[in-house]
Amino acid sequence: MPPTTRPTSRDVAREAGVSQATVSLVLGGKWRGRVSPATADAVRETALRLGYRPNLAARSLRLGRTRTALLVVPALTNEYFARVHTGAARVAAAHDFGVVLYPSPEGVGPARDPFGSARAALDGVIASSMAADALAAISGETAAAPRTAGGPGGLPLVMLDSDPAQSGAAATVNLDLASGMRQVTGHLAALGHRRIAHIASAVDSWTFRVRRAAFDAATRDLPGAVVTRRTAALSVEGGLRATHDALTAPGARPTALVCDDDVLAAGACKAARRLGLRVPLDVSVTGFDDLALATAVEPELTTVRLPADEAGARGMAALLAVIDGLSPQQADLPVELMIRGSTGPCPVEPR
Amino acid sequence: MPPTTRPTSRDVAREAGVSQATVSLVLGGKWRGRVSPATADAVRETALRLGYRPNLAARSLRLGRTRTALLVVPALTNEYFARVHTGAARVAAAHDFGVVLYPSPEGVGPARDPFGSARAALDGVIASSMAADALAAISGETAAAPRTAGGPGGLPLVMLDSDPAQSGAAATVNLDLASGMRQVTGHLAALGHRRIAHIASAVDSWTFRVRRAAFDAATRDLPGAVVTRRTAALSVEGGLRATHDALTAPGARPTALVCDDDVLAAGACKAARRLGLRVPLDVSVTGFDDLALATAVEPELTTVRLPADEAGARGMAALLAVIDGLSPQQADLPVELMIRGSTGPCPVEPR
DNA sequence: CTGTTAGCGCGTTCAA
DNA sequence: TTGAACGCGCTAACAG
Repeated sequence: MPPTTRPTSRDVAREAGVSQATVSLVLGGKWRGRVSPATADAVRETALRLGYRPNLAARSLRLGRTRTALLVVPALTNEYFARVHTGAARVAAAHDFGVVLYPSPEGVGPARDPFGSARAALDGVIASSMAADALAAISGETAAAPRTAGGPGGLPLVMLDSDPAQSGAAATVNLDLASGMRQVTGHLAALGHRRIAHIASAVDSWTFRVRRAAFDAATRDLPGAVVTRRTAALSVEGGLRATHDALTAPGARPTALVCDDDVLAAGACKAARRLGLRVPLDVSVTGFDDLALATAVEPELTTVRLPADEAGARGMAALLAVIDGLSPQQADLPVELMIRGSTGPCPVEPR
Repeated sequence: MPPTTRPTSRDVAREAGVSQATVSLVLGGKWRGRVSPATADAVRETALRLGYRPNLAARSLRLGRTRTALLVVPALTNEYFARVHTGAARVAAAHDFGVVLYPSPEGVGPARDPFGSARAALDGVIASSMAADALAAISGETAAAPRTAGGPGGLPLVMLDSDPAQSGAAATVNLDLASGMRQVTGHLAALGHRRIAHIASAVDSWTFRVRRAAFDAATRDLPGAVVTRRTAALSVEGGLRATHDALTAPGARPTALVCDDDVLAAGACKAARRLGLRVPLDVSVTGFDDLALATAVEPELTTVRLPADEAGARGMAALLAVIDGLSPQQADLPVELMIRGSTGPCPVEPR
């Protein structure tokens, strides 16, 4: 019995009494008409018996491709990105690709270098919802190098939920966030709300800038609208504080709170309740994303469902297309307003 | 200018006017007294200028090691595992290791084979809180192969939050879940609760079996305790249904609900409130894990804080030790009861 | 139909 | 102090 070393294709060849090339052909599945069925069966049987598994490093080196994509996300604690990963992994698996996840450093995260840290040879990169500075760090990672192709390290790059005008991306997959924000404000307007506060994420990324712009545009067209805005750290606590400020500011109190995120909305509900306000009787609250959190809290949040899974899948499909030299189709993914219990008619005498 | 191909160490050598070996020595950092400082500087400058980055596939092939570990988790949508990853990645980065995440198929997840899907050559595996069957699927992945070392594919395996008696693991890192459950029941007992329902996870994994056993042991020693149990799918909805059943079952209604998980606890609170019961005035609820959800809901959940980050860190440290041929230290990580608003004194006339 | 050969890019050994 | 040569395991091309 050979010691702890794993069997190589050479071992299989020797054991089966054939050449290495034959083993490669058989296990590679392209032996039709090149190797006799009997030999092929013998090779497969031997490989199985020996527990042979190809050395991926050697294969990658020989092929020059790894069939591996890197998915860069700002944070893993957010369920949204977990769903993006799920979708991307599903499409990747269907094309015999792998996905390696790289949670971009938030605070004292992993090393700064995705390509050193995500210790894998990569065929392409997908980046989702990256903050401006984090994105710059990734794009600039090989700034000294001649930027041959679009992405970092000369790799094909697909951006998700990011500025389409961003340089370097071979493709961009976006959600129709503006539509989502319009649906939110439309819903609130139909309920009679006019004094609306926007609890905005303090994160400086494209996705939140779009939400802000869409909110502004939608409320601008709303006659009699009185709009305020507070920015908040992207957490329950952050949402709570910003909302407290918004609700206790001098002047007429808002009757509706439009939050950039379900997490902020959860904080908003807490703040409202601590001020003795009932949701949605005294104040309506909306979220964004439709995380599990949205239905975990009470009342359940009216929010915008983002097809995270689909975005990940589209992103991976686009990346695969780019790798194959094709130009991927581009279209914004539709979003859907989920009307639940956290919104209601504007109170008649709110003050 | 050479076309789109990335520069190799040979290119750097040629450009700097030295040999490949010199480049390797310099960039490998072990040139002290072997290469002149001037040459070393020239090599580094050239490498930077050309944007040279070593081919990881070639390096892995040559070295036989990849400095990469696989982290297998049951699901990414749970913040707990995100934190495990964070901790593991932090320790890994400090040792120049990478971490590749493999979310084990839940439902229609990625491919069944972690080693095909996580397309990377691996030095070791960490598996966290795996359900019995999922673990078997992974362990059996190379069942036909001679099981040389402990883990799958003959790789060093460290188990997190899993049965220490599990065969195949070179080390196990666990949380003191039993203590956590004792603290929960002790807390409720001190508040006067005697009729206690256990809302248990339906997932068949060691971590939940431990919680169940600890709950049973703790309540067994509680004089006058009346204990019931409902199992629930691991979701808000699942917790809601199981709790509804527990609260509407014939006989005296429980005054306290001990949930296996914060998500279940959130569902429990919803169920209680829908039955017109106030939390914690009419019924107390406890969670487990201390996810962000615990403080997002209202009232905030009394729960057991699990040091997920620390568990991941310890797991990675243990794996690195095993890889280095050392035997890692083993000790259960302490957990902490976080007393918040979802628990209160037992109502005096509960019926 | 099968076997032989060559080389992917790297790190290491040996010789100069 | 440096360069030349070798081989890790695999697959694509060619030779038999």
